[in-house]
Amino acid sequence: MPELPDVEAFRQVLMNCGRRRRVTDIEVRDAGVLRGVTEKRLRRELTGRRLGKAWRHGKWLFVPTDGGSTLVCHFGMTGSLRCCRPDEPIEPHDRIVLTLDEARDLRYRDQRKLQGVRLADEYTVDRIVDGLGPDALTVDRSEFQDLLSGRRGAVKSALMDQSVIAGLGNLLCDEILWRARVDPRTPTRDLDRTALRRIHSAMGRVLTASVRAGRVPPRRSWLTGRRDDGEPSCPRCGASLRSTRVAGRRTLWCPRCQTSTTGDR
DNA sequence: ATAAAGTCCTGAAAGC
DNA sequence: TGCTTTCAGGACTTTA
Repeated sequence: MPELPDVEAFRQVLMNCGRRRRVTDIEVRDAGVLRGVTEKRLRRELTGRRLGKAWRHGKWLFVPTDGGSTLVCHFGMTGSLRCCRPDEPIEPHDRIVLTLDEARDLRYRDQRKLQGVRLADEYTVDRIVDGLGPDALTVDRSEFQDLLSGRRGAVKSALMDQSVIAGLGNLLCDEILWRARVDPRTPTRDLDRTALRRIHSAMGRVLTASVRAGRVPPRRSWLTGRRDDGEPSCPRCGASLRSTRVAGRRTLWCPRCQTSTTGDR
């Protein structure tokens, strides 16, 4: 689930639920989601602290505390952040529960434990962000062209690469390339400026609508809305969609309308 | 049993 | 040739 729009939604959860609230207790229900931090240290450094303004870069969520360390969350493929009343039953995949004052708790829920939670000082936060490209929401057209220039692999691989642009995942990339009418396997270097401009523009539109929805919306008028169909067809032209593997991921695209590498149409 | 919306590591290819 | 960058594939993990 978690790509940029989902993580942005989790940030809102935090702002509504955790902002300025004090952590009164921490329960680590499955230490398998702790990354580079022990349960003991997590408890020691967070208990009694207030949560500051959460911020996001790409798919990473950073929650500063007034104790100096920052709680850093990554949600892998199945993670989420929930704001619950304490009487709501704990679910099997609630891996960490932060009890807050004022009768709220914050639950890091994750089925597969592909990523997790860490505790970082300023230096470590910088190191994480330094490894990422600019956040996809902030990339303007000329920066976008610069970031992609000279890449030799498939355009989808470049868009998926977090060190190039941070925040785009498998669904967003398929959606963006479909909207831009570009075959995901196209070598990036074969795209002319107009095609790149179209991809950038599609990225902006897809991101804006997705952030508003809190996820990549599975609307029938979007490619994403067809992913789970047995015989998916293109919402735009009706042709059968193709499903192959690009950059190691399932990739859905329309062989009829995703054909342009240049600025035609 | 296969595959899933993510990332890290490895070894290899491509580029200068 | 040699060094660096870029790329593809597998591992990690759990469940439908």
